[in-house]
Amino acid sequence: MPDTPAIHGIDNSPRGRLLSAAAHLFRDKGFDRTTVRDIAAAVGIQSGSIFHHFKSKEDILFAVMEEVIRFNTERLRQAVADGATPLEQLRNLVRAELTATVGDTREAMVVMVAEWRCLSEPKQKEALALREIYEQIWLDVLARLHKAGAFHADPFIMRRLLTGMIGWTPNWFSTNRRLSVEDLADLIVDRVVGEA
Amino acid sequence: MPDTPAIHGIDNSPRGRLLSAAAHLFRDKGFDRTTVRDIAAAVGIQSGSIFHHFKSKEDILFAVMEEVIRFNTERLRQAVADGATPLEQLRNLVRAELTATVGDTREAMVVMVAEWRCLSEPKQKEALALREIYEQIWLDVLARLHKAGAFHADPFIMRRLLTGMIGWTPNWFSTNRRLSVEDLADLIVDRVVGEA
DNA sequence: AGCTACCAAGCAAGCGCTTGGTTTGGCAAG
DNA sequence: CTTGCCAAACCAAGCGCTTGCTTGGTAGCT
Repeated sequence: MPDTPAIHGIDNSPRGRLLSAAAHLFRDKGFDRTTVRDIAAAVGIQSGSIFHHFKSKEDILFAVMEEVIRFNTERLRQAVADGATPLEQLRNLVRAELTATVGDTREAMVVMVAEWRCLSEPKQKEALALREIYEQIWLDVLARLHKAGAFHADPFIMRRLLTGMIGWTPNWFSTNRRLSVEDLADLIVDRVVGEA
Repeated sequence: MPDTPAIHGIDNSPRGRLLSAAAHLFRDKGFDRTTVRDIAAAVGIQSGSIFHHFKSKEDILFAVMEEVIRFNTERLRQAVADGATPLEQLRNLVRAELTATVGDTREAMVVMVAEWRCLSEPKQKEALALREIYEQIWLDVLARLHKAGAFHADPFIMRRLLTGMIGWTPNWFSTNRRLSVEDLADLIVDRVVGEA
C-alpha cells in the first residue's frame, strides 16, 4: 500500500486516495499506459474493486480533472478578491495559477492539459464548461487592465500567451531552486505590463 | 487510400507517406490510441506490411520526431544567418519556430511535445541530444541579446517562457484569422525586449 | 439486516508483431 | 525484344498477450 502524496483539494476517502494515486500515475505514464491494475496496486486493492467507486477508467480521469478545475477556480476567485487594483489582481492570478501548476495540484494540472483528448467527446464538453468559468475570471481582469491602458495587445491573445508561459513551467520549474514562485510571477507579469 | 497532407521535410517514399500519416494520427488521437492498423489503413496497406519499413511502432514515432527536429534545426540556423543584428535574429527565430509550430510541420511538432514519454528511455536520450542542439541556437542568440542589455531576466528562463508561449499556439492559433504569423512573432518579441 | 468496501477469477476484445508466401518494377544477359 | 532474376513492397492469417470490465461472493461495521 504505497501511499501517493495527496493532491490539494482531494479528500482522504477511499475514492479520494484512488484519485490522488491515479493522478500521479497518469502524470507519470499517461492515461493510456496506466492500467487499472496499476491504480489498484498503488492503493493496495484488487483491480476489480476500482469499479465499485468509478464506473469506468475514463470516469477516474474525468473526476481528477473536475476536482482540480473546481478547486482552482475557487482559488482564482480568492486571488481576484484579494487584489485592490487590477494590476494587483493580475499578479495574484499569476501567482495562483503558478501555485496550482507547479505546487499543490501540480500532478492533476499536468494531467488535465496532457490527457485532455483521452476523454470522450461528451465528457470533454462537460469539462470545457467548467474550464470556461475558470477562463472568464482571467479575461475579466485582463480586459479591465487593457481598458486602463496597462497593455495594448488583445486581452484574449494575452491570456493565451500567459497560458503557454505558465502551462509550460512544470517542465522546468523546480521548487528548491533560487527562483521562487513569487519572483517568477513578477517576471511573468512584467511580460504583460511590459516595463522592460 | 485517403492521402494525408504531407509534412514539410518528409519525402514521398512509402516510408515518408507512412510517417506523414502516422504523425497526423498521433496528433489526432495520441500515440497509444493509434493502432498500427489505423496507420496502415491511412496509407492503404495491411497492418503487417508496416513492419517491412519500421521494426516497431515506437520506431515510427521516433522517426517522426527525428525528422522534424533535424528539419527545424536547419530552419533555425537559416533564421540566425539571415539576421544582421541579435534583435533581428531573435525575431527570425520566433518566426521560424512559429512557422514550424502552427505551419508546415505543425502536426509533427505537436506530436513531439505531447508524445515524448511514449518513447523508451534510450530513444528519449537520442532525441534529447538532437533537441539540445536545437535549443543551443536559441540560447546563443538570447545570451547575445542579454549581454547587449536588451532584457534583464535570465536568458535560460526567457527561453522557457518563449517555449511556453510558442508551444501553446497550436491550441488556439488559426492561419485564416486576421492575426498573421509575423504579427504574432512581433507581439512575442515585444514580450522579451519589452517596449510595452 | 443492510450497507460499504473489497476479493478471486476470468471473459471478450483489441493490441503489437510474426510468419510464409505473393506481387511488382527495373534491368541485365541472351 | 524477350527472358530470367532479384529485391522491395505488400498480403492474409493469426499467435500470444494485455486490457478494461464483469461476476458472484465475502468480511466487517452499524
